[in-house]
Amino acid sequence: MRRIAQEVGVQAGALYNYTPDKQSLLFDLMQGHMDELLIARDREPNRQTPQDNLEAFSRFHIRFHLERPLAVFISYMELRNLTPENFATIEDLRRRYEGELEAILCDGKDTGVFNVADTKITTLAIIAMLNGVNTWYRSGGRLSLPEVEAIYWDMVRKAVT
Amino acid sequence: MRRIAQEVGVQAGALYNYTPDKQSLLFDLMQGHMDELLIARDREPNRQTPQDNLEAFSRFHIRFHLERPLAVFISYMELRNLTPENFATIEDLRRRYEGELEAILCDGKDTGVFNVADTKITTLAIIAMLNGVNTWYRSGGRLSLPEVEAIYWDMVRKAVT
DNA sequence: GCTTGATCTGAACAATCGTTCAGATAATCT
DNA sequence: AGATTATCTGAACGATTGTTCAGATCAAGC
Repeated sequence: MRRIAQEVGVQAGALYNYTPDKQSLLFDLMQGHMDELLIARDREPNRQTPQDNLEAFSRFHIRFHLERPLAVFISYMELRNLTPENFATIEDLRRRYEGELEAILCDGKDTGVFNVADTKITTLAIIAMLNGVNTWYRSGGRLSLPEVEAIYWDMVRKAVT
Repeated sequence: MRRIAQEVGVQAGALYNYTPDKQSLLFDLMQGHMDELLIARDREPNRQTPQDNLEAFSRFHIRFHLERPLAVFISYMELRNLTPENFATIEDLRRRYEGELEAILCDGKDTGVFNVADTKITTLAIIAMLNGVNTWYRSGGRLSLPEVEAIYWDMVRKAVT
């Protein structure tokens, strides 16, 4: 709390005009992040084919997460410091997001354009793979954002075909 | 330290007969984990084709990491609590492991059996995907270890073909 | 039986933590 | 101008942290 206060240019006590306690502050940050994610995802238009939807999802996921590396970092590293109730709430939001991807996979599987053994596991595998970008990508590095998107989409596409 | 001592059944001070300080204890745990990983990987025999090597790597990675979920958890979550020098040492070991996978991908790319746009990124993508297993797998769950291995290997195989 | 060495206890230390609160300060409204 | 409200300071609190250390305990070697 003192470090946050210093960053803001204020004494630690002043923070308690804005948050009842540290746990709420962390939870609000994480819930806000997940809300933004789901809202931004909702704004993505629905495409014609499962392939197009999967491509849109992959590119959206990479772009969204690369735009807010700090929020992503906190949301994954501080999960264990949430109270059980708060943890359950965040997990619920996360599962809702994963459901969006799984719906696309199910759609493609039913239509026969995707070949996935298990939609639940493929969902988690794809998201884990896409999340990996945040660990190494640096803007101004060897690859541009569109190039990264293209490479990952290519791997995702082949993995489900 | 007091919590570790309690788990061991000893007072906190007694731990300092075995480690100079907390940082060394964490570092030794993580270095031990990475050493085990590299040694176990070294014991894996070299196969005939890049495909076989990639399959062996994928299955080995899943099996090794699922066997020690706690060590894996610590090694990924506590990275930020290492001193810069210790962090650099662990990162070096991690890169050495990633190099093993990249060598397989390069081999397959040169031979023309793999189709990967960027071996470095494909390496990180595959490892990120495989690491994901640790977040959801529970022994005695819906899928057995061989089934999980098969599903992930199938996705890896297709992603590089 | 006595010594040596390793191990552990229990208390203490300084630092840091989240949080509270009385009072100062400044902005807003009447 | 005076009152009200929101905001911040600075100090303090109790709890917890990593670490140290004098002394107790105990097994091994002579």
